Amino acid sequence: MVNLLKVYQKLFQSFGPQHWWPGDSPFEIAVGAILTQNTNWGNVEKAISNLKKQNALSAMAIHKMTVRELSELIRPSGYFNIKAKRLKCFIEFFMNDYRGSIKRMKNEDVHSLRRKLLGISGIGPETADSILLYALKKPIFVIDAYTKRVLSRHSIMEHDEPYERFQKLFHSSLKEDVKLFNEYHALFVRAGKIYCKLKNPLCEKCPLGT
DNA sequence: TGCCAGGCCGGGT
DNA sequence: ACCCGGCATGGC
Repeated sequence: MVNLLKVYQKLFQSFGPQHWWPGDSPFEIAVGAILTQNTNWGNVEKAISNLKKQNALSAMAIHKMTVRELSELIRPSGYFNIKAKRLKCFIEFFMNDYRGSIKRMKNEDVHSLRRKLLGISGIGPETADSILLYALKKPIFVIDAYTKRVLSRHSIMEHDEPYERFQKLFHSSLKEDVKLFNEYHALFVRAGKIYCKLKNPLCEKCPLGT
């Protein structure tokens, strides 16, 4: 059985702090979490920049926009039609249940909130957990394609195991720590990008070794 | 130039 | 409960 804390320490020694999530406010982070689904972050930045230019990076502004208007602004992020709908669904929930207040949403019980987020069309486990960890500072570990890639390449877990099993791996062996979960996931992304380029991670460039 | 990027939904088995 | 096609832009 691998020691996941030691894996973290190796990654941190190799790459240092990653300063995640790039975003100025909890609301911006939540929007970014939806826009970045299966999409390069650079494209998401262009979309967010468009929203800012139109002074539209707020729950109320997006609430008042039509799906068509919103989709044009977020076009660079790809899948813009479907993401516009997803964003509107999230905003509607955010307005209805918390009157557009991050503080009120943050005040809700974490697991109850997670279930509610998963009930929104367009928000799956990774997006929900990204919002909980990075926007709301809740100790929830985020699993993504990079995390699965790194762990499976090292035979720590099979790639096709379900999301919840990957997540449980971390929750059951690490102390619930927002800072740790934040940095750890960001480091997986950093490492995972290198693995992709190399195809074979089992070389001296891999911080985790063979 | 084709491949890939910080997923998720809905319909079909 | 799983499987799969669809969704789309921009960078290399």
